Amino acid sequence: MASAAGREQNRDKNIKINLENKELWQKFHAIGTEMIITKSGRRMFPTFKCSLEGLDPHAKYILLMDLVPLDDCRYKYHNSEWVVTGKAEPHMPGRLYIHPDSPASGSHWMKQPVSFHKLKLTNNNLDQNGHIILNSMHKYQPRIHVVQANDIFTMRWNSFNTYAFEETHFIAVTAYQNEQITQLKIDHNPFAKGFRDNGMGRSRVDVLHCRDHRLHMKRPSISMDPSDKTSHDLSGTAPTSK
Amino acid sequence: MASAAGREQNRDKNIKINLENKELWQKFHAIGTEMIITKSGRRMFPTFKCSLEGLDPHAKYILLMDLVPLDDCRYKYHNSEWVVTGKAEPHMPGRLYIHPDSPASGSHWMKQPVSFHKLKLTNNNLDQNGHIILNSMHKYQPRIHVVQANDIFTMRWNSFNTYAFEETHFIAVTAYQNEQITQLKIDHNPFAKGFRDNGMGRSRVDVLHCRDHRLHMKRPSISMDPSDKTSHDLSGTAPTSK
DNA sequence: GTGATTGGCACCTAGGTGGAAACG
DNA sequence: GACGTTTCCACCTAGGTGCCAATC
Repeated sequence: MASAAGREQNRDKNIKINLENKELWQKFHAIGTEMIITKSGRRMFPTFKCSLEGLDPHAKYILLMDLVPLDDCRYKYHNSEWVVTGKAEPHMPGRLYIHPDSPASGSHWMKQPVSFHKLKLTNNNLDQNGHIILNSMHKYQPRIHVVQANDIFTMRWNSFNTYAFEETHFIAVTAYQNEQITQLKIDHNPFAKGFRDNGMGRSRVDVLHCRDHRLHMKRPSISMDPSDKTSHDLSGTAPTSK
Repeated sequence: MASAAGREQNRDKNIKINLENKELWQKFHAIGTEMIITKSGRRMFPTFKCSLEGLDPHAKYILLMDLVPLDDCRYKYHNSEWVVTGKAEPHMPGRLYIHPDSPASGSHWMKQPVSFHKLKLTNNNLDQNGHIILNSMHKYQPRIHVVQANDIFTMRWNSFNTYAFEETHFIAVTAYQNEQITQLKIDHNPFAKGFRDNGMGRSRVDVLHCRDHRLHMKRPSISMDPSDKTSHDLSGTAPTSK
């Protein structure tokens, strides 16, 4: 059941919302979730996924997500711990991410879990791509809004049904601070598979140790050209580690 | 302007439609366009792209595409020519491909060309993926429908505005018959770049001539294992062509 | 035997990862 | 200096190509 933040008044008492990948979120939450933000925009991991019940199957709904500051502090990772370093930077006007299926019928939203994997976070205050703008080293709480409306223009603010799951809050960073968070991301995000230690000692780190620092490993093309130096580059000795 | 098929009565005389990539379509049309159909579904190339004018910017429209049999014949490619071999197979009930932006406002559809690149063709009569089912070796004419409606359920058949561009018709095939069509696809479809002759004599065909027929060219991984046989496989002599 | 179809594959496009070094 | 940010890159996922051999 939804561990929804209590301060939101839910207009439609019939709607039930459930965080799908709660276990994964809780693994991160127990350590202190961090989300990378970049100029060009970065996805969240874990992805926010939820299932819905109690919508009117024939009515139309728009689903949105936003990120609200969790407190008024700026943080810093010091001695393996997050500590407050001062007052928060001014929060940019909070953008709304509209789920791309919107608008859709209640039956559409209920027939399978809804994923917000395409949502992207940025630290670029001038972003033109519609990504959600955050301040680095600040805490944020994701919220989902379920709004019965035929289109964006007829949405009424007083018809928002807003939910938040406490275990999804995070600190925005430009580089991971806590190594345990990095490792959880590598272990569970399929796009980071290249950084997994595969157990046979052939980890990416081993490869990097064998690289000259200026060696650019292009995929070797099939070459009959004797001047092709691809294989020579691979035989280089390991550089002295700095 | 639209060389629309004459037999469709257009309810809304204000709507103007233009085939965007007409030159490319005409290159194929001059030779005899073929489209591959597969069990899992294959995209069309060229992609059907059009620009629209004369819609009500504030009204909602649904855009659809379907493929209708061009005649009642089954064809065969014989002596570098398409010839009729008999009567057509029964046509499956024609599925409609709904453009994924639907429903959207007139201004949305008009602000940039509309692409149907995600439409897929299949020869699987039992297809469950919503792809358009065609018979191989039959001729088809793509048609686009512009329908003012708020959603799929309130669409009225008498409000369809249907257009067809003669140069987009094609023969469905399971393997290309005309070599010139294959070459045009390779030259213009970015996903087929691997088959282009890059001008330096290093074409994919050269590589294939150097392959033993059972050689599976994995991307060489960085291997310190002396038993790795990747490079040996490449030194095989050219097989006698069958 | 002939002709059409299928499945596997190398080779692409397109784009999401964290690492490392450079930058501020 | 210390620390936060940026950029580039190898390495992935995901999936669209025509070719080829096998199959029907």
